[in-house]
Amino acid sequence: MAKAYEQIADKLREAIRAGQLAPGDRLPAETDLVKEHRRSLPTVREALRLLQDEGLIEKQHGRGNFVRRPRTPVLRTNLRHQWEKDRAREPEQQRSQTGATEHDTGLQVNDLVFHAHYGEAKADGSLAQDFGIPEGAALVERIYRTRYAVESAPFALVSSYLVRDLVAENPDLLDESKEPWPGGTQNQLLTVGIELDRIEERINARPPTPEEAEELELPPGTSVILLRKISYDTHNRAVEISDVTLPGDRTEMLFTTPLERW
Amino acid sequence: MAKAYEQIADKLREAIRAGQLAPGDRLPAETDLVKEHRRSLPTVREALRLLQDEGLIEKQHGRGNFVRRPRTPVLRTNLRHQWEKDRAREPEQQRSQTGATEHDTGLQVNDLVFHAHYGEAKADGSLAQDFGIPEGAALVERIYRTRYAVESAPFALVSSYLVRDLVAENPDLLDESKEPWPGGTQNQLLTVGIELDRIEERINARPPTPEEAEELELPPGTSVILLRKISYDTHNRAVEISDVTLPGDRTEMLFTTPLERW
DNA sequence: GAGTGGTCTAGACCACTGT
DNA sequence: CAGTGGTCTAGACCACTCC
Repeated sequence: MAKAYEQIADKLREAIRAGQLAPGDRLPAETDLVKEHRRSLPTVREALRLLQDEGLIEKQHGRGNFVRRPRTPVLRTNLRHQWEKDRAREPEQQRSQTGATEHDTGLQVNDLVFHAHYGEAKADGSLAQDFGIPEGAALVERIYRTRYAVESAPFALVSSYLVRDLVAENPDLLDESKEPWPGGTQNQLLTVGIELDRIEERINARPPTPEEAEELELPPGTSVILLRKISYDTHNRAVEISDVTLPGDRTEMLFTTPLERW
Repeated sequence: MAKAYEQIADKLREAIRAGQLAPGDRLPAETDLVKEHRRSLPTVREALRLLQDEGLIEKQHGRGNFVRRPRTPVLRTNLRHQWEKDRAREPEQQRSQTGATEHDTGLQVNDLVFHAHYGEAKADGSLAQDFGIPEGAALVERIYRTRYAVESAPFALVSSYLVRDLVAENPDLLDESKEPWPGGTQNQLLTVGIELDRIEERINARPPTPEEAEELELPPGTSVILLRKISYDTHNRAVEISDVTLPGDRTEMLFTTPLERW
């Protein structure tokens, strides 16, 4: 004997999967579902919550419950790293034309709004481990937000860390008024004589915290992808670490691994 | 004026973050929270649901609500692909010792239980596009489950597809009784003269469907990572596609991108 | 103002866990 | 059996959207 709210949810879910309720369609009003199933309102709402947690529907206060439309994804490729490295040595004129986000989204520089904030931080346990430095060592912390000009929510929340001692000889790297830096992080590192050898990226997924949901404008029923990017230089030192929080409902990541030939 | 259930959730969330409630601890009984906050039971339960959706707590019927313990992650590296390629040409004796999952988890072959099911499928729109073949073309579909011997839930749900015409000349590849195949997919492809050139992996994240939650034994408040792996051969043909569903709460993926030197 | 979803109550009864 | 969470009811009132 299945529970009442599951029966209601099953019926609606089936209608959505079968296409009887198409993306964007409004579901019957909650009070109508109450009549139709001869159940109480909280029971109907419990069923709708199930569907919301699965990302199938979206509630709009005062308007109704709607079948959710998939958002168009932003593709993030690991080819971007080589592309960024190649670009780092080009003349500034060239570098300022476009950045990695434009590379991913296919948008123009003018479509994007960029915001940066610089600060100081001390290495916590996990940063210290990944940098291979003692806990509490001084870091430069840079916080980035990039968004479409026409949308209010950013694509991603980015915290980037550099070891302060490594970059201290170029004071521009400690100055947020220099952002957006033409040529990106790899060009910044080049100014203090650092060449990158490889990039490691670690990926996790989980539901958003309330703060993340707020800032990325994530509806319930979505996930965030957590990406820690570690850049190693040619001496095998970790020289930069970025923690990136990406909305799972619009981000697609693509990694290409070349294999040696026989 | 914050909502009642948010106030209750905030207070508990704060206690968890501050460590006053440690992982594994039991929260006060729901009826006690009702008395403490002078609210009704559904309101208290609403607050607890918020925390559950954030993955912070776990409900155990008849026992209580508990602060969730993080599960130990399984690390999945893209180095596994080169490792598998190298292994594909080794003698069978060698190949049967260990597989890619053991490589990722650090476990022994005997710790793992392996299940495979073979069938036929027709290429849907997305598979046809990624294979570069017409929709409806015949594929071999292989469904895999791998789990720890001591746990009931598999690590991952895997559906692997091969173009039937490409592998028809080795009938063993159409026979599930030959699983687990020592040396894995790359060795299978070698038997029909295919060498891989590169692997592409596309990653998404979203909440689990009820079916996925059931099979992976995912509690509410977790995400799944969706991985589509496309193997290209040396003639730039897509020769194998795997769709992998991974539990977000225990899976960590690591990709290393080497960069060309200046 | 009519229609919709959002919050909340007070209480009943069921199902599971442990002693 | 006592203690706990799970399901459900019948109804009230609030807040938002759209006409």
